[in-house]
Amino acid sequence: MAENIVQGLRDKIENGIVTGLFAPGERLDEVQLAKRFGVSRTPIREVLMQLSAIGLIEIRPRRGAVVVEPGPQRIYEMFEVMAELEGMAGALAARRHTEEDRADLLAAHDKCQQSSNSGDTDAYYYDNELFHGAIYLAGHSAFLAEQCTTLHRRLRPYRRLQLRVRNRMKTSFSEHTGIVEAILAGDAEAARALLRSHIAVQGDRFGDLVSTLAKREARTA
Amino acid sequence: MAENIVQGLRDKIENGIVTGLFAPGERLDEVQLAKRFGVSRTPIREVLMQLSAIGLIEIRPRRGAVVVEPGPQRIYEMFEVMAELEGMAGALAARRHTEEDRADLLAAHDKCQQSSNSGDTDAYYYDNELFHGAIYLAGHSAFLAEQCTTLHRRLRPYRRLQLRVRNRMKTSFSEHTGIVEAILAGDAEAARALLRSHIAVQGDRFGDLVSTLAKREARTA
DNA sequence: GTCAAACATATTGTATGCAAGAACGATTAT
DNA sequence: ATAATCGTTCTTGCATACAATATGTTTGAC
Repeated sequence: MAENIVQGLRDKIENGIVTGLFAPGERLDEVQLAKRFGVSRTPIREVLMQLSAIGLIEIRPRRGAVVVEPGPQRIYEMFEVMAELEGMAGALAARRHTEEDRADLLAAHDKCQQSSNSGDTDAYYYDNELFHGAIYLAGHSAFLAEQCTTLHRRLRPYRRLQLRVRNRMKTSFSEHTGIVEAILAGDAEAARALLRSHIAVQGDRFGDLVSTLAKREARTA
Repeated sequence: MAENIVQGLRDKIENGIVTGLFAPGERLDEVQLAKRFGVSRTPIREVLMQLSAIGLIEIRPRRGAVVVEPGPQRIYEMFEVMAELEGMAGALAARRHTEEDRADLLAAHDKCQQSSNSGDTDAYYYDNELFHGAIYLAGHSAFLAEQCTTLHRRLRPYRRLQLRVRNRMKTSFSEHTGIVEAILAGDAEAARALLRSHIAVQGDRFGDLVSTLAKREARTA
């Protein structure tokens, strides 16, 4: 075999959960997954253990693994924490960014502008991830970057839904511009505040999120 | 068999790492651990996978698992993030605490006062954990509470070292008093700022931490 | 007719066995 | 004598087999 079956499986299953291939609430049968991926139950079990440790699935003793369905309350809380962490990354980036970081950040921002103009939400979603990644790097805190990336992954499906909301992509991009300015100007607190409100699910946006969730719920039911 | 060997093993090994029974850098041999705990390699492997997912150990393909040694840089970063999350919890607690939370927080604070006066750093460490736990609860964000608790656990050995520094326990307790006042007064930003500087490893304290780490390093070498 | 208990089946949890790769040592050649 | 290469051994990685429990169905009794 190659080298690390488990690593590959982990990414596949995790992506399957995050993209909705495995719906929330769905029971993950070990032998089914094993057959599906052409491996034995052992690596499957190890992957499930890892995902359980991250909190993506829940393993009830003797009763199997199910994809957790984070209710609106919990999703809101996750965005809340994410907003704070991103704000922190922005503040650090404003204080610590180097010339190289500056160039990378501007390049990522340019890419966002292009995909935003093209109207391709999927492309924008990808470039948006790169943009935020550039901010993490500019913050020069490897640990913070890891935490942010992990949370970003877990929130991926919901962030994707948000972009579909009317005009959200344009608004998002214009917010980016302010964030870049604050970071490059070295204004830590401005960068923090702007990133916080960029991420946070406030006011109307929470209603949008919940209703979109409800729709998706109805579709899978 | 009982019910969940893996859960028990996970706690034991995790605690072993956190308390230093398994030293950083040490190689964790599967068969040795299996013999030690009287089980087969399978549950041991699953535990190691979980710990690897949390980041407590590192599994290098075909080369076994080693306890990760987070360098001073990384430990500093972890405290930095922790400070921000705790600050956030404090701000939320200031805004959202109920009458019940108020009572719990004051009770936890009282216990800290007692153990602080007794001079027992271990007792204070425990009560301190309860105190911070009460703040998480008062913040009414289950997700944030989980994140904080996880980080708290990972930083446990270093926090313990800090308390041994001269007068740190008294200083810590007096800081608690200010935090409690800010939270109960509903002053979110004050609570945030106080908790941030309560946790953060700033100025002299970073030097203290590094030198204490170096000493421990020399002892295990 | 309905409810409860017992048995059967399916699925999880643990152990063991087999294969492949990495580390360490020995032997040989320069 | 030293270094390099080949081989052996130890350990990880995956698969399969066995044991234990939970769930569902069927049958019997009230």
